[in-house]
Amino acid sequence: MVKADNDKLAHHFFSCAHMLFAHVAVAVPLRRLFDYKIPEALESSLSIGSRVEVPWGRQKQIAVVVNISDKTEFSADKIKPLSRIIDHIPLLDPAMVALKNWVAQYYVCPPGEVFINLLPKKLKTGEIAKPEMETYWQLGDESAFSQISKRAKKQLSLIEELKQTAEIADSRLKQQGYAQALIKKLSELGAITATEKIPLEHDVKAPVSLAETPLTLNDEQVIALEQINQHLSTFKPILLEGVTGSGKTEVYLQAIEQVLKQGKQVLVLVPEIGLTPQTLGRFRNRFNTEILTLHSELNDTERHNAWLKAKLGLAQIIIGTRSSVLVPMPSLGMIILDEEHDISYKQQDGLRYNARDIAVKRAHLQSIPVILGSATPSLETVNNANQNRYLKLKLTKRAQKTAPPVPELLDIKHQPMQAGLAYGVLQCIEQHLNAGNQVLIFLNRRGFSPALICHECGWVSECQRCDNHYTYHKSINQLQCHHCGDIQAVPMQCHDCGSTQIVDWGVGTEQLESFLSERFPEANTLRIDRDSTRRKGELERKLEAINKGEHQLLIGTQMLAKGHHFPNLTLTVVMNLDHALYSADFRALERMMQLLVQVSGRAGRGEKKGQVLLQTHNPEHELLQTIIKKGYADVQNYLLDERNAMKLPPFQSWALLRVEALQLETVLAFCQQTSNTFNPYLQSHYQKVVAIPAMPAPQEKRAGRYRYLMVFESNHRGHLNAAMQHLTQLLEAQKGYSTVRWTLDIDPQELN
DNA sequence: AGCACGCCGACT
DNA sequence: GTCGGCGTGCTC
Repeated sequence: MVKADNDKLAHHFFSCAHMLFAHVAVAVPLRRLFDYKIPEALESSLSIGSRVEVPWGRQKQIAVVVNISDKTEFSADKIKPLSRIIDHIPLLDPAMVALKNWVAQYYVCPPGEVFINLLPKKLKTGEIAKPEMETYWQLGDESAFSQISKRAKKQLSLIEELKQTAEIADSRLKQQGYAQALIKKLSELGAITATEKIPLEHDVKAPVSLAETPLTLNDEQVIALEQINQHLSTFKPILLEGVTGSGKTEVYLQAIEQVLKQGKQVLVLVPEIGLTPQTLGRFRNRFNTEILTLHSELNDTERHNAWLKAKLGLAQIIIGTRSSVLVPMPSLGMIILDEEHDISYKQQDGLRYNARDIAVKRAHLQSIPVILGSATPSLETVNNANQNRYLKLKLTKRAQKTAPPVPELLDIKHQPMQAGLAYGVLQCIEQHLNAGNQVLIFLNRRGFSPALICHECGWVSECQRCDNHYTYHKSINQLQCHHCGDIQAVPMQCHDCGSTQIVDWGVGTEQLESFLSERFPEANTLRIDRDSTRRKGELERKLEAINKGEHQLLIGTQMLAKGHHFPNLTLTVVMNLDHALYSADFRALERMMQLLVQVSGRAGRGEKKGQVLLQTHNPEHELLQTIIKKGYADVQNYLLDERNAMKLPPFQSWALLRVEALQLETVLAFCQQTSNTFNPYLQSHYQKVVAIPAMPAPQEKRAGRYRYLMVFESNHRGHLNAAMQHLTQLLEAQKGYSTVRWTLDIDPQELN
């Protein structure tokens, strides 16, 4: 007993005068760092933020050094020396290490998840941190030119070209039709010589120059830009609330110009769908600078190169989606996050981070401004602005002369309906089409019909793994479960009574398309949803076809709501608005209102006046009345009051524990045991944190697994975080539940 | 996450 | 007898 105590004492705080330890993050799902001895010979060449290779059991792992100290709490006889240093120049600068540490802490996730798994694949596997080089050819020795035959026209023309432009990339020469053999020949003669360089479009050291004259700003834009310019070297989150067409992008561009003039970099974050060629074009047309894009369509090599160029400061502007918020940039001067309310900023699997919140933290750590732009800001951000944590700047004037249309509520109670559309709506569609305009119809249900039902007994075809209706897809003549993707043949007979009278129930986009193309054959109806627009680049092609006027009638899910500009569109119809009014998700109303504002912005952006029709059974609903009579600002206040009264986010912080297993009993037992041990702990340590009893997920059974939710809420972020740190420790130690999967979601966006 | 160890059922 | 199923434990 005495010996054990002595051992414990000796090991607990092991420290040695000339011994340094690296505290590293390893790509394993363990919520802690691992300590390694730094061999004395490597001490001087190891820095925080570098990758190292470490022994790991009987194998090796790539790790990132998060900290270096002369202390370790691990027992001296078990500690191993690290094998080798991979980066002699740190991969992550101190600001990035600090940010990633914060992310791991805030989201209560394993450090390896943030420090290793969020790196581009090639860096994860230990590849050297150097972007791909490209061969550039220059003129070589003049004396060699005479050796080129006068008849070798191709060779001579290459030499001529090089005399004009000094150097040309190897790939470009090949594009211009110069053969590999020809280049090799000239190189062997010494007439041309090669250098290896990182390919860049622009000279990154050159002072900023504009490729076009900035637009003239209106008075609101001038005020906004002045305000932004006043906060160029301090931490200041700025909410730029601008209606569609009010010129947010121009404000961004002129703010960016100021930052670039200081010799700093700018990070622009856009929603998943927002990185269109048009958006990119506005940036490229404005600045003669290196602009990098980072998005999901890049392959491993492209992402590796882009990440490293950003890290090396070889691009002044980085435009990217969610994951770009954790890309290192050595001289970051401003972050712009466009469409800040967009839910695609929240990662919905794995590490469930919110890029908007990380962006604000990053700006804080680096003392730079962050601009959150939106026509329909999230209630979280509006609340922050109301509390004066964020500076609010408003753009209310549209560049266009035409005012945005006021949505009209169309009461469909007792109305005759065809394919989910009221008679009056069909008439209206006809008028707009006859006038030569485009019409857009929103329906958030893909497939032909949401269910097949037995006309005799009411039996509905349900997915066994999800307890959910199959959606009928007529085009492929199959049933598909929209929760697990399972596909089934269409039943010939009712499962229960044997009747052959199986009919479809409800309307999906596919059915709507089939109905409308029959009803309006001239309109060349186009459907845009996940089924019709699967392949990459297909959405862009379709959007182009729409603007070329190839289609007059458009049917779309949410996919079509965002940021697209259709000058000829004059009528927008929203079909099943009522779903949001009865949704179990408290954010459904906020999202629907944001959709309505965006949709209204869609119609009539050209010269023509627009019209927006909302089909509803509840035209008297207070919120619907508010949005049409007063606008989004009043809706914000209405919703904020409601959230405050009901103690919901943003007035309470939430953490959501999702628990799932193949057996319902296992899930229930796990939740029960968690409450039994954790709730008393909350009682004694964190009374400000409230545990809501476990509840089944809205989709209780999904893909064969039973799912339960446990919500923890608090008006004190710090306490909630500390409690969740404890909860994960407790869950990791909870024995006997190897079949249970659990995930912790901080600030959940969806309760499912 | 991997990987090894270990303890039970059906096979050449 | 042993091949292999996956439950459990461990990684500085």
